[in-house]
Amino acid sequence: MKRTHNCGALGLNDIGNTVSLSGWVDRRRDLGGVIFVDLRDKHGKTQVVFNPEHNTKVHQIADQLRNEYVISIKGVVQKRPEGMENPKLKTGMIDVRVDELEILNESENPPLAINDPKELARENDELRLKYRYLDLRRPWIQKNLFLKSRFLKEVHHFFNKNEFEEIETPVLCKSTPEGARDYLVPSRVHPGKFYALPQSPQQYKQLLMIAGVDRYYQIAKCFRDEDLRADRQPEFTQIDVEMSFVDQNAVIELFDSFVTEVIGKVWDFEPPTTIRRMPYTEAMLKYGSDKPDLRFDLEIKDVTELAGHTDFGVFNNVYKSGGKIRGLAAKGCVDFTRKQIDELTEYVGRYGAKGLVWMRVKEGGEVETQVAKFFTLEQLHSFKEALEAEASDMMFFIAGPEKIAATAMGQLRLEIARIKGLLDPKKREFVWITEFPMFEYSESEDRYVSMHHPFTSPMPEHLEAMLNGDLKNCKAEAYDLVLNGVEIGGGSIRIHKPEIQEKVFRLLGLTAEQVQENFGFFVDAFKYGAPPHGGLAFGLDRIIASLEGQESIRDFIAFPKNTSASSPMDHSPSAIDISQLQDLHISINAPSKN
RNA sequence: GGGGUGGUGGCUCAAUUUGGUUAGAGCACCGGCCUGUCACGCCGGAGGUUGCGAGUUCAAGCCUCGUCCAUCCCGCCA
Repeated sequence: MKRTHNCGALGLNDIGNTVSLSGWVDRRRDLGGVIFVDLRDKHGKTQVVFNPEHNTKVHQIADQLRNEYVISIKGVVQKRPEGMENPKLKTGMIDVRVDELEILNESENPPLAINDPKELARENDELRLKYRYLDLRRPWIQKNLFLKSRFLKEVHHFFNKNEFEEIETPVLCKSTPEGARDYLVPSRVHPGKFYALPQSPQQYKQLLMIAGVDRYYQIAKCFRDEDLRADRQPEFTQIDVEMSFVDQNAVIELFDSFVTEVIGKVWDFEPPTTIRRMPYTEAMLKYGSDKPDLRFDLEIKDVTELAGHTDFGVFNNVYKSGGKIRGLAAKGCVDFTRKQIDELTEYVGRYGAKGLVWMRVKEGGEVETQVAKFFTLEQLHSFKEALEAEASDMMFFIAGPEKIAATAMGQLRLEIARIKGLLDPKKREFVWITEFPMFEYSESEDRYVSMHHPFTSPMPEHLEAMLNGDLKNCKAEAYDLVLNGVEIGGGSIRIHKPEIQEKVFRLLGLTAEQVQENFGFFVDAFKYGAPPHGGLAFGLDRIIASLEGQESIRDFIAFPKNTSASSPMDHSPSAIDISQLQDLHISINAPSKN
């Protein structure tokens, strides 16, 4: 029985036609006589009808049908009787009176309720991942995967149009010490040696620029062996891009048009033709984050000078030790209960804040706070002015080292927005964050490390200072694209002068020998005429999840791993045969469990 | 590595302030009835080592300790 239509296709125009459909039994409704079956495939559902008066034999076979049986039917499209239409179904004006039925395959009672009528029905993640092939039958999750497919088609179209070449880079690479932990692949041919899976194709794409490719892109799988989150998988996909003879402005402008032409098209909305840009310092000050959510205001203010010169010990101690005091006026939050404030205090504590100072702005404008005795009326009033707080607002303050004061306040800002329902899922606020610090100090390694990566170019105006060893204030020509508080992409202009690259390695504490050993081929390549170049990479899964208003990227990946980087379905990773290990010259020295 | 939450029939959950008969419900499943339903309806049935292991107690799904797993977060993720 060859199918003539899919399960989402039939309508009033097909009435009277003989058709053949194939699909899964979504649900069977047996009324004793007539049996209705909702037949489901990728495209939708169609109701098919088995009437004993019309065809006794077929009706008897239909009696055996159960959820998730795979069947083919042949029958005649008929208009549903008056009042029996189902407006919830695209095909709800018609149904198919079945003349022939073939059961292609039976199904055991499925462990997941694939036909659960609740939108976005989901069991716990472990079960869903174990039976992922069933989970993926659900229309809502198929929608996610097909959306990604459609998006990628537009992505390819965009890069083709703009004269980019799609070039593959190796998955078996050289391990390098900078950055995330590598996934390693042992070499059979070279005992004791390992490949690394790429954290990104960074060095290869730069080498392609040196090779004269001019414009490169790739839908690239990347691997990082770090602890996972809802928005982090051990393997993930980047839209990886690199361009020659460009400056930062050229890259950003091209990807402004990428947002307009590709993202705006697939998601059917009109992004601004020019996406706003915000320096890193401003983002950290006003929003306490390098990926600010700009769907709402709640701007953070610096009150270090004001608060530092009060008699309040918490404030002036922080002030004396060089910390910062940041404040925020939570609009309309004057009625937060003590319990809510305690919860918020605990919440900011996760981000290192030692405490949370609050002040209520009452109806008449007077300020009410538990710590009133430490301040003069004038000081309380000036806090109100500084935060632009009005009656019915709650003022919050966090004091501490700059990074903690900023990020804890940034998180508080987000949490208040969640409580007040300010995170409009329909809004899409893009922003480029620019002028990132070139270096940041790593406590664990007791040295400066690259904030982006070691190939990032300093801003031209900071080059001189950097060469003189001023790492703290050196800014990089790096940029991140942020959407609704999610970093969806990032990149930089790269260093193309070998002597500057050498110097950066040196500033990062790498010796000439270490550079030679780890990056020798890369550094060498720059000696033979490297063009100025730069690029960026988008996190494919994050873009889509974010545009769909989801925080977890798992529902956008066909076969994701769980939080311990394993797959309940195929049980990877798994132990392997001893002979395989012997081939690889590896012996296991694992800590014993249980 | 650390913290929060959770683990009870196939699934989603409940189990009385503070431990007390035979651990319940909905969905799914099986049987019966039902000829226009669409989350069909009605009647009946089966299905449980309450993650695992100790402990406290006359008595533990509930309290304590340990452990495993899941999930969210911090660290980490150039």
